[in-house]
Amino acid sequence: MESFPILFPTDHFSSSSSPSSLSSSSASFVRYPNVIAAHGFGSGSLADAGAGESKLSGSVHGGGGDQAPTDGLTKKKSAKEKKARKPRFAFQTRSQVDVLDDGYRWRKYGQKAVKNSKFARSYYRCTHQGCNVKKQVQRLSRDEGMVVTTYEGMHTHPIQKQTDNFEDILNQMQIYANF
DNA sequence: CGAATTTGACCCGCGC
DNA sequence: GCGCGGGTCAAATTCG
Repeated sequence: MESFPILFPTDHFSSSSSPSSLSSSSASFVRYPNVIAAHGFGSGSLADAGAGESKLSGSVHGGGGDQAPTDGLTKKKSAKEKKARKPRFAFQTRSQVDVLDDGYRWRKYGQKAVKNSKFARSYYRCTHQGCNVKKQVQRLSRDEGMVVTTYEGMHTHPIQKQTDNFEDILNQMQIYANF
């Protein structure tokens, strides 16, 4: 049922203006008023500007997993060994599709319903080995067309897919999240 | 056939 | 101390 034949090119950010010059533009994020980026972690204060409804606050405790210690695989290290400063990015974009294709391959590993929203939040994970980047998408109950994508972690490998100019945006994102 | 996706169950941290 | 919420994983299923 989630089969959406829509292949969003890059009109997500451009709410208006930027008719075609958007392609291959090295503009920064600040250029998009509809997109808000929040970096940081621990506080968990997500920028809910605009909607101010979703309660995304709380701890980022990822201890939930590790229920199958079948092997001594390298697990439970982040948030335990050291205060792994995991950069968290929250993007609020206006699009009809939840999954914004940034060029990476994501595998959905969970879906939970939000209390303040009749929709559910989707959890994605980078399929790349060694790349434990997580991404979660949450739709605002108020605005169905509003989607909040939260990125956790950074990719350590080149993009597999070639996205029009999204690559540039991703590049900018990494720079912004640089710690 | 392989990979990706789905749903349910389980666990952890915090609140009361 | 118990309950709630949130988050993750695992197995089964489906799609390509």
